[in-house]
Amino acid sequence: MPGKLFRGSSPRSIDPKGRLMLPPEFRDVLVARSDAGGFMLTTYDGCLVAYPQPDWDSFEEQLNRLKSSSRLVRDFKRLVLGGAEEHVCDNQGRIRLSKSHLDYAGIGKDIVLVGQGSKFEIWDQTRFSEVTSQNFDGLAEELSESGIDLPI
Amino acid sequence: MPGKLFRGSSPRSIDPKGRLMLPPEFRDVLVARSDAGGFMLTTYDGCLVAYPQPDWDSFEEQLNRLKSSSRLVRDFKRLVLGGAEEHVCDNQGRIRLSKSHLDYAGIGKDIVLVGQGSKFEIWDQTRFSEVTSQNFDGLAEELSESGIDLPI
DNA sequence: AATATAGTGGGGAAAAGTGGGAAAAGGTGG
DNA sequence: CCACCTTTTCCCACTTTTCCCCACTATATT
Repeated sequence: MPGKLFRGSSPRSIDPKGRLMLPPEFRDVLVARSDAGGFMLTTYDGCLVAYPQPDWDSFEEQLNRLKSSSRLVRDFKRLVLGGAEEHVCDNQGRIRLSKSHLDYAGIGKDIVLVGQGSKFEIWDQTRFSEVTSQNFDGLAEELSESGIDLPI
Repeated sequence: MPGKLFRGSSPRSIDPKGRLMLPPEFRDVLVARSDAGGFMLTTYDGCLVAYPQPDWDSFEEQLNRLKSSSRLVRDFKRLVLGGAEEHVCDNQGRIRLSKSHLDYAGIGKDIVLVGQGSKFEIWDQTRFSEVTSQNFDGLAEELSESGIDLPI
């Protein structure tokens, strides 16, 4: 599916008028994947997750196909669908995060944009460094028991 | 099925006269789905659930088709049918929640309106953050066992 | 040095949001 | 059954925020 992918992270900050500029690399990927360059931003794992429009559409369709008979599924949809907002950059490549997004992601002023292949994420800087400073030995071990040996 | 969907959440509050303003995006979806913009609001999962008139009508029809032979079905109808109230926004896009709705949803002053595709929900802020701060890893795993791999 | 691209700042129109006055409706007590 | 009081509704006017665009500075590239 994918040609261009979101990769790498860029530290950013929110300007006095509340605007956040996306790195040009990400903007390029966005226009490559959906020609208008629009994307959806939703909430998960304490950060904001951005999907180019076409990817979001199929994701949403999957969500709507899920049977809503269990409370857990309904709550999951509340988080993901309820967190979804459409975004388009202005002429300078900036967006404005909503109050509830800032809130959910605990975003103060310093931000990291993190490429994740077909999507990217927006993190509060402090939260992100907590995530990345974890010890992953447990996982590596678990994987190696399933015969997966990562070249780390 | 339809084009415009309810998405995203907006934090709101009830004004001194007891009025709650719907976000413009939601109002747009309402008029798109039912041209008068009227909707039904009922009670479930500890929140208020809003259905555009046409969606409600077919929902209600399904409910009425249910055999009322079990107590559980009757109680369910008591909750859902008994909790249903019709609403129309005023010129500024505001509605007034009834005492029993405020009560059922445990609504104090701070509220979140949550888009859920073809419907939206009204939550007390505190209750809603409990919902969204859950850990959904169990669900993700369960889904992936049924062959559904969400792009989260 | 010149040109293109990245990044910053801000003005101003339009939309969103707030508050309140006054009419209508509904409820209560005599 | 009527008069009075309270609550609700409807609409107008004001304030605040958001959005869209333009202009400027800085950085990089050839």
